[in-house]
Amino acid sequence: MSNRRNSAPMYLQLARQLQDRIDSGSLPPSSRLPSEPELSAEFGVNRLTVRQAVAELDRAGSVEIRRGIGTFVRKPVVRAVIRVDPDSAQVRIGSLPVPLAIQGMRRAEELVVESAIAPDGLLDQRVAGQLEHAAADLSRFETLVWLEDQPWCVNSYWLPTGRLPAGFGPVGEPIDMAAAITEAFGFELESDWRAFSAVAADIADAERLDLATGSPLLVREGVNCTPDGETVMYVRRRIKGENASFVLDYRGRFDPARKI
Amino acid sequence: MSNRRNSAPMYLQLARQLQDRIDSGSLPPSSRLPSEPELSAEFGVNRLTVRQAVAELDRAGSVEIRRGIGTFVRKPVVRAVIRVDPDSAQVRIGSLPVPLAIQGMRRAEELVVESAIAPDGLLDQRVAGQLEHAAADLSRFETLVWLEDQPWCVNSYWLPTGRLPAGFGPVGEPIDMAAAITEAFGFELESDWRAFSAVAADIADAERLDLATGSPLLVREGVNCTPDGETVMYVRRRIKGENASFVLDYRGRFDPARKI
DNA sequence: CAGTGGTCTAGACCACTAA
DNA sequence: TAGTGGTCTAGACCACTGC
Repeated sequence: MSNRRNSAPMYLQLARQLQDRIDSGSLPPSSRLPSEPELSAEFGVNRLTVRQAVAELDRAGSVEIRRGIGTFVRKPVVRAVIRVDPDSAQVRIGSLPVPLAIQGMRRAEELVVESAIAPDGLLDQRVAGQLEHAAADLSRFETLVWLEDQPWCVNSYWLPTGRLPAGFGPVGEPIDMAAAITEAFGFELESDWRAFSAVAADIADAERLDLATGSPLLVREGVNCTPDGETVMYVRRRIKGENASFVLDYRGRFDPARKI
Repeated sequence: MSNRRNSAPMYLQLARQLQDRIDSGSLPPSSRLPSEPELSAEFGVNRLTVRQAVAELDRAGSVEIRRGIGTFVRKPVVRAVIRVDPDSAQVRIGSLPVPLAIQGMRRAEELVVESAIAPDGLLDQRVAGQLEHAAADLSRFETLVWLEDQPWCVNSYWLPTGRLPAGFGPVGEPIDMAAAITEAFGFELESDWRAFSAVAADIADAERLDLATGSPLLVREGVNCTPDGETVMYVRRRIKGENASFVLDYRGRFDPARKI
């Protein structure tokens, strides 16, 4: 270990050294890293410095820390692939048995965890602008989608309260949001636009998804409209980042089995 | 501050309390948080515990830490919006003056930072499978795109060495990759498929993009092919997560000015 | 220069897991 | 129970910033 003084901090040097061992295969997937006291002795640094290094690898997704057991090299992630028809964007992630069944996923469930009839947050105000409604006329529903007994994504839906039946989206109960919305309107909503971005999990989302604060989330947000073109719904999904890919398949040749 | 014993750790309680102050406007955007020693005194905890709390807010993107100055509440992020034509996916981010100029961005530059004629990494092997080439026949180019004097995204391109002119993509020099590739092939490549996902920045990417390890990156990867349908290029872009959105605009009504 | 955040140490106690 | 990682303290020195 280089001796400080005008060089990178020790915890970073240590992190890079461990990452090298992983990349070179000297620490293969699923293998256990030396324990913190062992690394501390091996490199002659304090245990807290070791922890800082390991935390880097953890945040980079290189290792998985299991309390009381040890720290292990992560196996390559298997992603669920969600196809999007480039023309109509007809795909549902909330209530998604179809596209996910293809990937061998089962037992999807969407659960309403929160609802607000007249939401008044900062985000609510901006959504109201998008939908050309007063925020007071909107309802917001927060749902949590479980897949294979793991929390999978958090969704926020904004809809005009007046167009929903009383008691829509009871908190604490499972729901098929896509079906419930179609039923409420009497027809299927269409895509106006969709946007993809990546954000860091805030403290609240991290807790719901059982992730560390700051973990990467894939955000898919967008507006839906009626066949007449009236914009009536804003959706914002936050999906565990490394667990999902959205695929635009222009030639019908994308092969998930060969996916990287 | 709750007294430990069967409750959330103190640093998390502190983090949530500070986040509440931010959400409620009691700590408005651009305002400075109390210094670490001040918070340490106010809450009666060690400075390291304060640091752990502030690190949570940092990872969540709520605050920005400026060394030697203080910690400040972040202003809402302004994202560059990149439109994607749902039919052809004709958009270029590497050499992108057009779509980004719309958003008031200027001075984009793509710089080759690394190239390998016969790459032999794990990722290279898997790309080779996608392109139906032996890895030994491929070249990989790593580029860094600068926007407004900030590193913006890291790109990896895999191309068959045999179809490139000698000296293609000299390291350390700026390049217009899209134009250079079109010139090398003699025609424009088409999109086979595109996938969007979010990952945590690894140590290397984080360094190039001047980010913390684990920061969310938006990944856009995909295969390009010749007009005949021969798959010839694999591209993997990693873009600073919160600085970009990809938009699929199905009705031509997306208004970036009203973007959330 | 004083004040800020960044790194590091030594030592302590805790909660969790496996045997 | 022994070993793992998680939290916390007290104190030190450093690098960076603005005045």
